[in-house]
Amino acid sequence: MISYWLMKSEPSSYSIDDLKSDKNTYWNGVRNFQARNFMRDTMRVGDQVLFYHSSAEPPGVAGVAQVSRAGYPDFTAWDKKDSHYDPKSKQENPLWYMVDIAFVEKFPRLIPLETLKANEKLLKGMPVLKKGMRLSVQPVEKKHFEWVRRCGKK
DNA sequence: GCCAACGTTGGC
DNA sequence: GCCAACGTTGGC
Repeated sequence: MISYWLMKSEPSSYSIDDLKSDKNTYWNGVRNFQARNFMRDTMRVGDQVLFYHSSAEPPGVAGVAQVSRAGYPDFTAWDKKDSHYDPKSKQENPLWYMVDIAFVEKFPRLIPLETLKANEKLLKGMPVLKKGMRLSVQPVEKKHFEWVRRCGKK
């Protein structure tokens, strides 16, 4: 059973184009328990991901990725020199987890957040539309994922 | 275990 | 760059 997700990234640090050229990447640096739990416990290889550009002009969904490795410890939390270093995470008892994601497609045109909002009725309950929603890894309903993907192909 | 203070996120 | 919303921290 495939699940669907939305993952946020600031394109100034990592964009859909970066993923396209890398083909695959590890999603390190998530330091939020809810997002960690999704990555550690729920995400499976093959799950489909909406790649969302946040703090961008405009913000919106830039393309699709898929999970290529299920949750495993975020080793950047152990690296003192890494900006995501967290002394509370131990090798023998990791605090933070990540997944790997692989590039699937970049939409011909980014779907702005504004467009998602304009279709609020169709996308009812989609987390990214909720005011104050800051979660960087969010579950998305299949029908919402498919609507966004169809919209992106147009 | 409450909650004020603080830091971060992210749209605008 | 502002600031609302929210998660986390730490004093009590």
